[in-house]
Amino acid sequence: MPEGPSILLLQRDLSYFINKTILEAEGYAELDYDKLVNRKVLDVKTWGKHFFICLSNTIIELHLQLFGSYTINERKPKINPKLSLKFAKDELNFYVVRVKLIDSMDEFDERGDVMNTAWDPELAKQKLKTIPETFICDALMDQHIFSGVGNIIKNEALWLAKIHPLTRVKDVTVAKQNILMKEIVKFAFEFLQYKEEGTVIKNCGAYQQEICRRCKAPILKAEGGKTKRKNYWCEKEQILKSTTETNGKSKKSTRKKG
DNA sequence: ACCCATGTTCAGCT
DNA sequence: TAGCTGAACATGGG
Repeated sequence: MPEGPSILLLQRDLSYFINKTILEAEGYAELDYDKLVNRKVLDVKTWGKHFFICLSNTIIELHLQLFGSYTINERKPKINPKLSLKFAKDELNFYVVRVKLIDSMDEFDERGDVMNTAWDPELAKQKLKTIPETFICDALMDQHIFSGVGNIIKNEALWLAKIHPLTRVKDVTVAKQNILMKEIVKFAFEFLQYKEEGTVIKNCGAYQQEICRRCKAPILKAEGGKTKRKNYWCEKEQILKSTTETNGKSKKSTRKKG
């Protein structure tokens, strides 16, 4: 479910509840449910993969993690909702989410959200300057820099910009960075459309692909970087180059065979 | 039936 | 002490 685009769809679905009043709140989340009852939904917002239901006295912050889902006016047959909100005519259920009540959204800088109109690529580039040794694949997954980017957008943006995932940030030229910034946002919004059509993977050029959509060369796949998420890259078009060959960490890596 | 996956936090170790 | 690793959460699709 949950990269930034999916959360925008969630927002769209839940905007239906704006101005409706919560009459009952329950679930197995450890929350002060009393704070939610008889409160009107003032707004629903997103920040990257985070989702917020704003009430007059508190804000419900939700994160779908990997398996999170929600239903409107229906129940999943096998699992209990972590949070269930009942309105006069409607019911909203969240499953396997992380949820907490917060007082303010101040810590969520909308300039860092790649799908927000306030998204500021220059700010992201400044942040990149502070982490020259980091692999670009890790930097893209850093929610403080590219809030909303997940493993699919990461891989596709790198493929679109023709950057090897294990390139150090310092080795990504400014020109390449600019291309990357554009591709991230462009693909994120395309993702939104594909998500609605259920064709995300089909429309990927590298992620979970066998061959490169552009040049038909093999797509390579490996866990990479600090985050150990899977990288997919084109053997021909995304060549690893570095300006320096420092870094003596030639740890032969723990390879698992199964 | 098994493996894998659009994510993140945290305990425990070096 | 900072950094890394694996576990934990717990569902669903191929």
